Order: sequence, then C-alpha cells, then structure tokens
Amino acid sequence: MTNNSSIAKDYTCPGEPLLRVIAGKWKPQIFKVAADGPFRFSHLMKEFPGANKQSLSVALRDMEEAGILLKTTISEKPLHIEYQLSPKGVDVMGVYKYISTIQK
Amino acid sequence: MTNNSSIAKDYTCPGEPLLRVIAGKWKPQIFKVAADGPFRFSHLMKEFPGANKQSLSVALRDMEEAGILLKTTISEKPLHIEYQLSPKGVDVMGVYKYISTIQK
DNA sequence: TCAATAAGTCAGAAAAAGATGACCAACAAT
DNA sequence: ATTGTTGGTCATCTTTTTCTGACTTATTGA
Repeated sequence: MTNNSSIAKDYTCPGEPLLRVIAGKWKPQIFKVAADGPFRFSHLMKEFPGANKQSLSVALRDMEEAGILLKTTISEKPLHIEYQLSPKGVDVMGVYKYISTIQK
Repeated sequence: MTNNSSIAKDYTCPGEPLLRVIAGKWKPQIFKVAADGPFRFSHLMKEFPGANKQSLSVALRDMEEAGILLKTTISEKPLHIEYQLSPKGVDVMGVYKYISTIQK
C-alpha cells in the first residue's frame, strides 16, 4: 500500500513565488534591460512607451522584493537612482535562457 | 555611436508565453502530479480540494494547448480520459527544477 | 428505470492585475 | 521665484483571472 490517509503528498513548488514574479507583465523586458547593465526608471519609460509608470514602478518593487534587483541612490549630480541585477538576478537569467531553448 | 534611431533594440522574450502558462495558478501543482505519471481529472479534484473544476479545467486546456500535456481517451472500461506529460513537458520540468535551486 | 461516476460547461460574482491621468517632493538651473 | 528633471505615489477605472454553484452528457450498474 503506497497510500496512507495520515501522509498527504506535498504538491507545493518551492520556486513558484519567484516564478510568478518573473512571469509578470514587463518583467522579462525589464530583465533584458538589466542584463545590459545598471539602468534608471526614466530609461524604462523611454524604452517601453506602451507601459505606464505605475506598472513599471510595481514591477521594479516586486523584483527588488524578490531580491532580483538592487536599488541604489547615486550621490553624483544629478542625484539619481540606479537599478541593477543582484547575484540572484543573474541566476534568474538562467531561467529565461533555459525556457527560451524549449521548442514551440 | 551605438544608437541609431532606425534600429530599435528588441526586448521581446521568446520564452514568455510558455513562462506565463507554467506560472499560472495550479500549474506547478498539476505538473507535479503529472511528473508521477498519467492522471485523471477526478484525481486532481481529490488532490486539490481548494481548487475548483473551472480553474483546473482551464489549467489543463492551457497546458495541453502549450504542448505540455497530452490528452488521451482510454477505451477500456470504464471509459475515461488520461493526461500525461509530453516530451516538451519533460523539458519544462527542467524549468521548475532550475528555479527551485535558486536561494531565497 | 433510477442512481452513480467521470469529465466536464456555463453564467455570474469576486478578487487580482494592469492602465490612466493627476499630483507630489527633492533638487538644479534660469 | 519659477521652471524642468528625476522618480515616483494616489485614486480610480478597466481587464483578466479565479471562484462558486448549478447544470450537462455519456456510460454503466442495480
């Protein structure tokens, strides 16, 4: 007997929260920008005319909270804020690369 | 000059559609069931009491349309329908494995 | 004939995600 | 003092996703 009523099988997926973050709208695009190096909020606005501030702002916060992006205030003039991939973000890049290799 | 106004950078992510399918609700859980072998609709209903028919039905259709799951009508009695991972589905399993290795 | 099982669909409601336009605070330049 | 830039937030609306409960169709067993 492989089933016991007191032992339930675990169907949780440890990667699911991160997966949902990186699959959200504008996330892969932002990721691609980040892969080229540090960038600013205003740069995203220029690159993605179809996106609105709110959505980009929320996307950046999600990614920062997931530990994928690092946010830094640059004290040089003009004072500005820079986002860049964290080491974890570099790992996540592998997910995009991997999934892109799967045939249609 | 690295920028030319007539050449826009491409920020599309080829894996995005598939990524959105496998990140959807109940998808990782269904995937985990599928990884154990062929299964039926009614089995999912028993395993996931928190899910509703509609959501599971839509999830199965999405995954079938994405080429991740194969649907087969089994002519044995009682007549029933079986879902199982396709070869592409096995590839997708690598995405879940990969993302699960990334530290919090 | 009546009830049960298997695998759903359908209309509608609720919740979550995304979009819009107005607004704001810090700082710099005129 | 006013204007421009950078990097947002806020309230509100729309769209998409998910959930709920009732209903359906085919087959089978009593």
